[in-house]
Amino acid sequence: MVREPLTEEQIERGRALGALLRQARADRTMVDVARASGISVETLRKIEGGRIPTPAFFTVAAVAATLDLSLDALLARIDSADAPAPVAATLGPALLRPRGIAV
Amino acid sequence: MVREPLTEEQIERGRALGALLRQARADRTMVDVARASGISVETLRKIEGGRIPTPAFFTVAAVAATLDLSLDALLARIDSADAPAPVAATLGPALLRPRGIAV
DNA sequence: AACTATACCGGTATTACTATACGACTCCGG
DNA sequence: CCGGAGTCGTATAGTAATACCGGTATAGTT
Repeated sequence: MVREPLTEEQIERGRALGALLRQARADRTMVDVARASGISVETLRKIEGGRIPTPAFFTVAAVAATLDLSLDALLARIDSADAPAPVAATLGPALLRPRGIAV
Repeated sequence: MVREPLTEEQIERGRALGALLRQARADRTMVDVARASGISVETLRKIEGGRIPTPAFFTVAAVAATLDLSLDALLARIDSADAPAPVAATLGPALLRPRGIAV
């Protein structure tokens, strides 16, 4: 097999991501959010419904930006089970992960 | 056409993302980072080289976590061409807390 | 009631792309 | 010489993103 099918864990992770985006959309329409994010309504609907377990990075980023969400906060919520804070890196301070994560 | 080919902009965006990840890896080996991120070396190399313009969300997230990077900061740097960081955003929080634990 | 418009859901179909493995090649430090 | 790291090309199963069709439900209109 060249590429392994997604594990149940990854699928569940996708469902969690979709649920968070759905919740953040609140009472805005799918059409509105999809247009503002530059993606099709079909794609947004599939992501929210968890039918796309591992969407593209910039797709998620666009939706998150439209909904005013932090990607770091989204991730923290998704794997809130095990998320040990790693040691800081040696790059610029701007690229370091924020310590206090809040949505 | 069912799905439009990627635009030159999207490709350039992918190159920018890869360059940032490459820079953040510094002197760590690809093998090390790839293993720590749970992806193959081939994939990491392609992402760093910008040959995967729109990688999966969780793939980028895993690498960023390994390198101790903030996804929000990554995005901000990628779109820094036409979206410079707002003054208010960089001024307020920066005064309140040290951005990272510099090593 | 019947018609219209909007929004959400489900399935199907199709192209573009990701993630991976394999092999060969270069470079560099022991 | 040899082993590890990185590069490059080829190949392929699996997935993402999109469009289209129909169906349901709700709300406004005539």
